[in-house]
Parts: sequence; C-alpha cells; structure tokens
Amino acid sequence: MNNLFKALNDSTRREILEILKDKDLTAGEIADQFNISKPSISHHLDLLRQAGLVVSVKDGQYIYYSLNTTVMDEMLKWIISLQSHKNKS
Amino acid sequence: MNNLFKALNDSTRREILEILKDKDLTAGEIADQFNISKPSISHHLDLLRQAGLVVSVKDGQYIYYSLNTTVMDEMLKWIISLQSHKNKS
DNA sequence: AAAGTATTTAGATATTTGTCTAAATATATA
DNA sequence: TATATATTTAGACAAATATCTAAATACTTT
Repeated sequence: MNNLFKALNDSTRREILEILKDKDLTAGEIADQFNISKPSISHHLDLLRQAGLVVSVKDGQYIYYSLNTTVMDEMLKWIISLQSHKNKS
Repeated sequence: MNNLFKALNDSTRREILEILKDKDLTAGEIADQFNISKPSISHHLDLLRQAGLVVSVKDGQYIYYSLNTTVMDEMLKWIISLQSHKNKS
C-alpha cells in the first residue's frame, strides 16, 4: 500500500485520476490540462503507473493512459477496518 | 484532503492508527511500540492530529490519543467516485 | 521544594520529492 | 530521408520530510 498512498499524496496526481475517470487520454492531452511541464507530468504518470492506478497502452506515437481503480480495494478494506474500532470506554 | 493523504503516506503513522483501533493510548505507550525516538513519534502524532485522524486529551501528565475515523468520509467518497468510471469503449 | 516522569519544542541533517530545462527515443509525415 | 510530433530520460535544484539529540515545559511524588 506504500506506493498507493504515495501516489495519492499529491493533488496533481489526484486530478489526473479525476480527468481519466471520464475518458482515456494521451500523455500530451493530460499535460495540456496543467500548468506544469510535460516531463513533470510524465513523472507523475510514472508514479501512478507504479502504484497501478493507471495503465498505459502505446498506440503509434501516442501513449494512452487509463484509470485502474481495482488496486484501491486493499486500501479501502484497510480504511474500513479502521472505521470499525472500539467505542469510548 | 491534502493533510489526510499526507498523514496516511507513512507506514509508521498508519501503524499508529492500527494500534489505536483497539485502545486509546498515551504518547509514551505508543512510542514504546516503535524503534523510533519519542520526539519523532510525537511529531507523527502531531501530523495525525493536524489531519484530524487522532484526538488528544490531556490527563494529568499523560496525553491520551484516540482514533477518529470520521474525517475519512470525504476521502472515501472521493475514492468511490473514482471507482464508478466509464467503461472501455 | 527538589527530583522524577511524560511529552513536546528546537535545531540539525540526510533523504525524498516536485519541478525545471536539455537531450534522447520513437513514430509519423512530407 | 529529413523534419515534425509525442513522450520519456537525465541531471540539477529547491522544498518538504523523517529522523535524531538536547533542551524546555508540565505534572507528580517524595
């Protein structure tokens, strides 16, 4: 879960996930939505990929990124397990 | 949500939350469970408190920490909203 | 009041992180 | 094949972070 929490601990990366919610996009299309250089966005995409939160597929000179939410299942379970905690004594 | 993801992006802090799941504990009792200095644990507790994930109550010379999971509601909603994304076209 | 215990604050340091520009790689097109 | 486009890799740098030791604060006990 380390990589996952690390990937989510950045507002730019969280925004990337949000825009991928609607539609798969190329790296360039993603970068166009931020005031950050393309190499920086590329680096963010790499961290998201390492966490498994996005999947990349090459199509010609483009690379399409898409959201993968299944990796969050374990994290969700962890959070929910915390929520069922003891009551005040 | 920034403070929340930041607080969760550290395995020591996540472990602290796990041990507080069972029982409220003093700062010292928490520190005893880690091979990390007390000041460092104190700092971790401060970050958890800033995120609202723990609440501290002073009792004499002790400070009791307890888990507060309600602050994760917004985060959970955000994660779940990501999960209902478009299907592959 | 003095000494002991619990915890935090202050300040230092090494590591990690987010960002940039410049260069490299890969594909497409004229 | 030469040029343009899309993306990443490399290397640098400033800011943030996790940790430490030493000192300060606050409470308790003798």
